[in-house]
Amino acid sequence: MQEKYRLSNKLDAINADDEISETFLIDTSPWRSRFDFVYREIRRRIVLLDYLPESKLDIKNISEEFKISRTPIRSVMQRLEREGLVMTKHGVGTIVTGIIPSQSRDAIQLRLHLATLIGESDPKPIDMISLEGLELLNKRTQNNNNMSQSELYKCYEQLHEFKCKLISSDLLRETYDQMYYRTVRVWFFYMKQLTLAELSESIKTDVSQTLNAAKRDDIRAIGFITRNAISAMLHRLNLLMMAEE
Amino acid sequence: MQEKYRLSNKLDAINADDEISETFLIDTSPWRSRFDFVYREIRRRIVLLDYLPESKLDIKNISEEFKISRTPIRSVMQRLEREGLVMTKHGVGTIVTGIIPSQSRDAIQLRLHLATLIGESDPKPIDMISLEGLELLNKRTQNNNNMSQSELYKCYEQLHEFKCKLISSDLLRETYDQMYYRTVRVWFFYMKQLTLAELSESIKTDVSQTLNAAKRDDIRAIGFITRNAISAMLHRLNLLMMAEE
DNA sequence: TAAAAATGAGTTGTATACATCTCATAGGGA
DNA sequence: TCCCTATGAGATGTATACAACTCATTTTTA
Repeated sequence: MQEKYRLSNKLDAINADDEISETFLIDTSPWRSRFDFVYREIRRRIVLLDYLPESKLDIKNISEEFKISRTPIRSVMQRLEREGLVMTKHGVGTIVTGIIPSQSRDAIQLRLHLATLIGESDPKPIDMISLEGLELLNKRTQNNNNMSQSELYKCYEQLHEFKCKLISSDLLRETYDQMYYRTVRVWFFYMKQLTLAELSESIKTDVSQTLNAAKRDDIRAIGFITRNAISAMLHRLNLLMMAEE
Repeated sequence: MQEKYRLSNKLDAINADDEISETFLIDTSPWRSRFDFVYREIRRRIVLLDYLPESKLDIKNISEEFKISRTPIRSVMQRLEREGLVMTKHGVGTIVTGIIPSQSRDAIQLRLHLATLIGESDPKPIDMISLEGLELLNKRTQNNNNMSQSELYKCYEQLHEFKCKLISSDLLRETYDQMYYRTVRVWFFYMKQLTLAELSESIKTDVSQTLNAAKRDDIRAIGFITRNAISAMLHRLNLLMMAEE
């Protein structure tokens, strides 16, 4: 019982100061919450390159860390495998997928296309709370000239989640969301080769443009802003990837 | 041991006369094959409404049928849940998702958008074998004026798989494929209210137009043909769904 | 009599032992 | 010395018992 409570508390603590984590939850049973917590945490580590591409995951170690058995961890891994973030081979191990230029391009391009659909077909109205959040985000990015990688990640994720809220179709939102996590990982992977300033500049522009469009309630514009930002990112990555190939 | 062999044989038999089943397989380990076989079979039953929407699945029964334990069946169910075909509730059961007009529309619309991307970005060339297969399919649909539901399903699936082969991006292909199975289920659900002749007419047109475009190697055209076919389908379903709401 | 509580059947989620597979390494034979 | 084989560590996949949960039915109590 001891372990359960510890996990529970950890989970509550996370949910409390991170309101967004509830966004996609439909079933609020403890099982689902626990799954979701572990899933998000491992995904975060993969995306932020705490778990490096091509590296092997120590499942036993992870089970012990979360104080649960291998079974629920397996569920998480199977989902991550479907989403292209890990690969499992019988008798060998669970490995973080490598970053392959052609696949990365495909993911970015699909995300690009999906972004243009953000404002289509009955977008949700922008509520005041979200808008205030976006304004805060804008101030945060404008003032902060030397953002660390994890700060950048948080800002970018917050912006992403704001945009997700505008999508009325659950299906489109989920698909778009998946593409986000696939591509943002690639972004971070090549980030070291780009200047941090350059990246933080592009996110600043994205945030401020989005805020302006949001203020005039032009959600279609947000789709195109996003599309253009992704396109610019793709262009820069193409240069880097071509140099590597 | 006896059970294992029986399953293996069944699996081999299926793979042998259904060449398409290998299309998306990357890992060819027996584990993966078995998973894939069970997954496809259950998906087929859901899509063909052998398992009715809102009905409860008897997991115990299914495990016994496939002669494997609940564990691998659970894996399959978790994937089907991610794909929106089933829902599981702790302590209650595993239920085939109901067909909800708004969600169905979303899925069809997303599939519609993805279809236009079929011919984009470096489509695969059409090989002779596939083209011959398409010609056979064309003859089959043209001559057969009274297709049964399962025949229609097979034809439509074959057409879909032909189109999938043209998509070079694995990611786009998989995403598009998922939308196919989501939407084709809806199609079959409302099919009883449409005349069978009307449906078989629309698939005939789709096949013959696709064949023509394929012959002149115009893959972009195939994307638009598909888009238009889906659009027509959406329109008809909209009428039916509106009448129901 | 009615409402509340308890009980039990049935289902999903978890823990764990075991089966199966891969790969590296050590040992033996030519 | 080289190559082939066998063996064992270590990983994933599976079977199964058990925990946790839901809901309907029954029992108890006011």
